[in-house]
Amino acid sequence: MEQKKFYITTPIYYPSDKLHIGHTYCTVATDAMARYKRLCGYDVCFLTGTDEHGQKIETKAKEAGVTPKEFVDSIVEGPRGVKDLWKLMNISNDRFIRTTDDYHVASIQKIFKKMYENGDIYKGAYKGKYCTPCESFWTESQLKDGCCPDCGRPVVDAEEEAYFFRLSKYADKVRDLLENTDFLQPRSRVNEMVKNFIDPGLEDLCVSRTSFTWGVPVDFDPGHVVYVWVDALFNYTTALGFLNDKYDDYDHYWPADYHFVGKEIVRFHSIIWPAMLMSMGMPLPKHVFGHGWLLLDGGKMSKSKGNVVDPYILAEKFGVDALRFFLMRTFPFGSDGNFSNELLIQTINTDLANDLGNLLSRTTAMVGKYFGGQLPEGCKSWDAPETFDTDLISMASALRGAYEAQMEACTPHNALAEVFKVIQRANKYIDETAPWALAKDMEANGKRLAHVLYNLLEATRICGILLTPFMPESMSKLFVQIGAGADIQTWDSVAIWGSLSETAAVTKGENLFPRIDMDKAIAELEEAAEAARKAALPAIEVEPQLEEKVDFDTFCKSDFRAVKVKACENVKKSEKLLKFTLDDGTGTDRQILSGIAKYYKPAELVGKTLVAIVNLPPRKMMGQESCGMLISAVHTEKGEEKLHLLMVDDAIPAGAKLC
RNA sequence: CGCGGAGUAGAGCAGUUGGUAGCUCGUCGGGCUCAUAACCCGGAGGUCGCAGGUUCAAGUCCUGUCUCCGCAACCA
Repeated sequence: MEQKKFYITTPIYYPSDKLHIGHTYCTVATDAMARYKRLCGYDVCFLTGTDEHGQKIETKAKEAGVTPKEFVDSIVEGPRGVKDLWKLMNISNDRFIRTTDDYHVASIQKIFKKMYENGDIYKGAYKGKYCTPCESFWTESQLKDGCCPDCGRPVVDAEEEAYFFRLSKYADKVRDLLENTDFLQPRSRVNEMVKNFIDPGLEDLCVSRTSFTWGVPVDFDPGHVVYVWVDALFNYTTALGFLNDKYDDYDHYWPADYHFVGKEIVRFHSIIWPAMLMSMGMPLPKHVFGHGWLLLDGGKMSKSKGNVVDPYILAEKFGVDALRFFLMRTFPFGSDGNFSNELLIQTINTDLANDLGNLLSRTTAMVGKYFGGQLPEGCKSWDAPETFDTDLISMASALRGAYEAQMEACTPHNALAEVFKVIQRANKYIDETAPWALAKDMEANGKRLAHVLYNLLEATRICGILLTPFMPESMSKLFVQIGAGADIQTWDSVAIWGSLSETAAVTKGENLFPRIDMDKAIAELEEAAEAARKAALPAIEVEPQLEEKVDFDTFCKSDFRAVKVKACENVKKSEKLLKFTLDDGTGTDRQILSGIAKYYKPAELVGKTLVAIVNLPPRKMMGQESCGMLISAVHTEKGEEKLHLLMVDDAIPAGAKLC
């Protein structure tokens, strides 16, 4: 019998910046689904990648002084880049596509040409508002107060030659697809799409640009590059080898079973994507699932708010599996969820440490303590089961069905809830059976005790298998501890109570999920966030130059002099001030206080030749008089102000005037 | 203006096709000691934003209304 196939994708992410917890959420969800399907025995292809073209990347690269390719290379392949992140998160993708890959570019050109040749792409005029200095087009709605949103200058009506896709032609078919099939999930997104975009009437889509060059060139019309969504969406097929020789799986895996996407790009996947596939005469993907967003403090995560959550920090601190689990367990997959570190830690402590980790810990400890790590033969069966025995066994036996129903409905959070019901039931079972009481008379109760512990191991095994898609690393450690080999970690074995060998070798290992000290962890995270914020600040900042002019006479009134440091000391009770005794050439010592104690030690300044303005009115600081001001160069480094005293050639005599 | 989402115990959230309102944390009390000061049981605490309507029965459907959030063309 031929193996059933399952093709699932994440969006291809836009590498204009480092990825954050939101991207991680989507990819982890896809990974969990892919692993689940593999567990079920499907022939799975799991694709992720990066969407590397477009104006924004072109601009960013320019700012960074590198080529666009170099720019995306560093974010995709570089340290702590996209690929590193998925490696860290234990993502099991079979392929990784970059839209700058040669085979993809060549395929896109063929696809574009094909749609052009069948008449669904035609040449027309793109009308819009044009900002001449910025050389960019804007739509009416993008304008800010009727002016260019970038530079604020007025725009003019203009049009440029462009290619259009006959999206309008497919409006009815797409509407039918959305309204009368389960193509788009969850169902609530259908209304949104239809009411917002199809009801008002679908306009043809502009699918080429001439305002930038970082894209797939239209090969039959130089100067035009393919619109990014045409380029991006077809990745799902080019990565299988559609119109290229790189791969040969298009016929095998296409159409996709699921595209998992964030809700903001549902429109592209549920309207434009099917329309283009229809145009190409290709089969449509079976489902698009638009998941929700992770919100922070009820609002969107964004760089401008400075509140993006770094998955690296969380994974390194709490463990990859704990983070993966938290994301999938806590938030209903289709809707938005409020992310917080407190919630993360609480979930880890409650579910993973207290319930699952502790269950494993107490079970394996008892098998070790009472039976030396191996239960006796015959422990599987028991003649007179109590209600709680059958209760636990029937719950665990029925778990696969409940879990499968939830996974198939794309509600992984509920699937996990089902598993944890059994884990909680198992913990309760320990109370009900009180193994420690049985252990007091091994002769009388040893057999019963062995049976109880066997039941616990079995329940743990079943839960462990079903948790594998979410926490692969941790569960393989769990299997080692309960002595479950590969043959009884299978999907089939989940449904068969009693698969575990009666005499399996049980070992109490390290705690799988250590409890986390909430207060301590939160404090550390805040510290790390602070450090990250600082690191993100510009390396060097200097004050902008003054616009206002100063006339020459006013300037000349400032009396700058070279001065020599005769003595220098800290001012008592002051963190900032240093007291200078200076030779200003007059023969009388001059005293100046300067707020630079953070940057210099008094001793290193003695003998230096500095610059001071000497005709400022004297001023008292910390009870001491300061006659003038020493001149420093000031700049900001990583958000921190830095001062450097102006030191000049020691050959300059004290009192020399600067002009 | 338009469209979408949300308003449920002190906090954070679940509630699929309408049928006795649940979970986590916190709180109060009890049990247990195998275990990661974890586990188990019980109590207190909710007029499910507000007002109407349909129904034997509504958090769940319909109408109106208030408040908050998001989207409006490349931020998962």
